[in-house]
Amino acid sequence: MRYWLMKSEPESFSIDDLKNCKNSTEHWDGIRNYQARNFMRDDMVIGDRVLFYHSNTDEPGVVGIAEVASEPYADYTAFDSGSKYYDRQSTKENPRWVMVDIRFVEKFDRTVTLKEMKSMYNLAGMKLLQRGNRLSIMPVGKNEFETIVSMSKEF
DNA sequence: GCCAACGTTGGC
DNA sequence: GCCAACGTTGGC
Repeated sequence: MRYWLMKSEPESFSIDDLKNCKNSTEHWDGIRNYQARNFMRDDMVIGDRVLFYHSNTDEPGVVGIAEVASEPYADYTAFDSGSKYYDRQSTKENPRWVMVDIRFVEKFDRTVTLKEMKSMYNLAGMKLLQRGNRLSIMPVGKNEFETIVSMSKEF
C-alpha cells in the first residue's frame, strides 16, 4: 500500500464535501499538472491511503484520510468546452488527463496544521514542506503518514 | 491582496 | 533548444 497527500481548497471541495458525496466517494477531476497526473496514472492503486489536505485557507493542513477507490480513467471535464478544465488537446481517443475516485475514510479530530508539520524533525523530508512545492498530489512516506495520523490524536 | 516559486507556452 | 512572458499555486 502506498501513501499520498492530495490538496483541495475547502471553499471548493472540503473533506466534509467528500464525506457527503454519494458513497462518500467522488472523482478527483481537474488535475492539469503532468507530475500529478503521472502519480495517478502510474502509481496509484485501489486502497492506497490519502492524506486530505486543505490549502488556500486560514489554517492550511491535513484534515483527514481518504482512499483511492478506482483505477485511473479519463478526466472527462477535459472534453467539455464549457468546463474550466477544458483542454482541446485532450481527446476521447487519446485523453491527456486522468483522474481516480477518492473515498472518505475518516476526518481527524483536529487539523494537523502546516505550521506544526514544519516544526517536526521527522517530517522535514516531506515533499509538501520543500521550498516552492506546488504539487497538488504527491507521495508520502509510511512513517510520515503515521506521524501525521498520530499528531492528529494529540492535543 | 501580495508575491515568490514554479510550470507552460511560443517565438526565434 | 533557449528563454522571456505569462498564468497559477498557495502561504502569508
